[in-house]
Amino acid sequence: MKVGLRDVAERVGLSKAAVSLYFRDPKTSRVSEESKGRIRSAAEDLGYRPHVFARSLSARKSHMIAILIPFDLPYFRSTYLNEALCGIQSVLFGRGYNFVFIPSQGNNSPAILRGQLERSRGYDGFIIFGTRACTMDDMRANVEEMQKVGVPFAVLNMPDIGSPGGREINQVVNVTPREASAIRYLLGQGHERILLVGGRAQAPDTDAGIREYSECFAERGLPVDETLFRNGDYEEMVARSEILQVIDRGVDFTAVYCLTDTMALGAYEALAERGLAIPGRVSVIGKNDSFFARFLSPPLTSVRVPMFEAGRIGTEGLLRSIESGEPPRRVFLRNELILRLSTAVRPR
Amino acid sequence: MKVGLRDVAERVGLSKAAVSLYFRDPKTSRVSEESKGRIRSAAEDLGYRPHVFARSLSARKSHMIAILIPFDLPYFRSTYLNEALCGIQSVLFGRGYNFVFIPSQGNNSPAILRGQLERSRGYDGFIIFGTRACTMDDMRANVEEMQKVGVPFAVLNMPDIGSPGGREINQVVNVTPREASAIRYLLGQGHERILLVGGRAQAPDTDAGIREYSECFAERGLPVDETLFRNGDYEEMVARSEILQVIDRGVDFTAVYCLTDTMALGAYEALAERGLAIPGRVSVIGKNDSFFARFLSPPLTSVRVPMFEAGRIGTEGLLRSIESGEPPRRVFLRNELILRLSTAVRPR
DNA sequence: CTGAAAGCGCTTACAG
DNA sequence: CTGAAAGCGCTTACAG
Repeated sequence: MKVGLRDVAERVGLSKAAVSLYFRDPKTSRVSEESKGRIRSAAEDLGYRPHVFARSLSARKSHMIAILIPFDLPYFRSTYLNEALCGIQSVLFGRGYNFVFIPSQGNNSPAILRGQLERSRGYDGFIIFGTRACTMDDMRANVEEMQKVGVPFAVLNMPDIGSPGGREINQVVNVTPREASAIRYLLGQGHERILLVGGRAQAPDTDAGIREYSECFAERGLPVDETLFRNGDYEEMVARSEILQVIDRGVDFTAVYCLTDTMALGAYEALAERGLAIPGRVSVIGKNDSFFARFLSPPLTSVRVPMFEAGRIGTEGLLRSIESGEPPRRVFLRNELILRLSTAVRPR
Repeated sequence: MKVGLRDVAERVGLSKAAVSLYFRDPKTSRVSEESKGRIRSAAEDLGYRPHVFARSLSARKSHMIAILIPFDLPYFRSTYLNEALCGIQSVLFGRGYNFVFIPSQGNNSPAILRGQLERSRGYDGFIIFGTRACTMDDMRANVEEMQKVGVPFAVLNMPDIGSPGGREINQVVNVTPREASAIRYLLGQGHERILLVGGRAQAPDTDAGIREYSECFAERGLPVDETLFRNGDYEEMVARSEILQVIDRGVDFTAVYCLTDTMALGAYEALAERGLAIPGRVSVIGKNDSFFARFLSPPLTSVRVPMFEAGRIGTEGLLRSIESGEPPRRVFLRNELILRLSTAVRPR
């Protein structure tokens, strides 16, 4: 039933080595053309399929990359991840690599990662993907764990983690240049009371949003009112109720910047429920430039984060480290502000 | 540098077998508690990580499921696939299985699948996912290929493929019951001129749409006007221009049923461009009940296809086949019509 | 251009 | 409760 290399070799009267050579590279010159033909048809007849793991084990090369997502939820709903995966897939498949997802169980990110790493010796490399459940400390711990194990890896969807222990890592960092800053844009439109809807307290993206906010306000010499910082837990419904609360308490604001488009959806709902027109009364900006942003009414202005490119570039760096042993490098990718109709100059 | 089972065994002065036993099941009673403690700390000290492929090879069990998508494009943009993956992930991770994606190259679906199968001996099972690029014949060929190789597999996102060669297969089929039929609903609202926007000619979902259409019309004794069948190639822009053409030729219709929500987006645009109000002048129904359906204006009525459940159930069937050798089975899952504001009774 | 042999790092009967 | 040995199905020097 199970047919192996040996069976093919016996059938054609050659050594296993010859048959192996042929399957590793059918164009090899180390096997005569005549033998090749006989191997081919014998393999066909017998229904021979090389065993992936046997090959990986003896070749010490698996052509498999493990994607590590230390997050215990259905993560294929994340548009960030899916775009990145498209980029990852495009380079991996083009170069004959598989990719695999390792179980993530529990709720402690570094612990999940450690579990994943323990069950993954043999993969050629790793891609770790930052998640909303990670604090900056978690992420740093995760990266240090990877360094300790000493496997090639690349880091996506995390804030700049620098070079822990003085060792550079393969990382793609998404940065917001001046001209892509939602806050700076809103200030330029005359808004000064801007509601910031972050994800989760301590989450790196939330912190980065607060930092951007504070810097832009400082530049203009404007004071920051921290009562305008709210967290929407990345959920439409949470963002909605937070914003409703702000409105109902009589807090004054003329613009909202939500750190995901999903939360911007919540803003649309809350504002509609209280009869506040977008952008007539309140301007709204989202982040991620999701597929649906342009179909909302009004179409949503959003900060585009190029995750496809991040996936592609991170994977290319990883393969370089694996195949040519090149040193890891950090790449910065610029976000972009996509202007649509949800923003206007501040109403007087 | 590379530390193996042997190193741990030597360090603690036990046999490899004892250490292996411990790692396979730390609760085993075949190793004394005292030995366990020493193994644990030696492994920790040495940084031992079991080798996945060595284990898989000798245990003849990999705990890996390969997802086969014979489609050569960035498929993580498909909401169908992503929902199914969430379902697949939920059961696989819960039971300690990894899942892996195999390169798909070329444009001929059965050929891609054959290539994927050739490079995948060793996986415990397979999930094949139907794609828009497959005709019904392709899909049947794919399934027969799987049967020929004789590996456990499950089929998702394909029309009912029956039991080829009289052998039942693990398949989850999404069916549209009477009460979920968009066409029947529109007829009930008085519409008789209904534009059907399919995906690609010959594609199974397009054929199924036409079949549903014809059956519903036949039931009412109404004639079918095939000039109302158009294909939008699953693309918003293609759907849009097809619908613009229909309008500009003066063809009369009061409703549109698009076989994906994305194409319904195109319908929204085309109708807006020609000043035809939804649903005042034309009713629109989409399919898939995508995330964004309820944020359109008007919110889109859509046929929900429960892909998460399909992924979950298909994977459970696959694991049953693998682990308890139970016979494959076909499961039917009912679509559901989610009514929103894009439909109304036919205008007079 | 080809073959015999060792080895990749584990697990699995089997014997004790 | 534990050990010695064979084997999973390949690849890789090495020798010819």
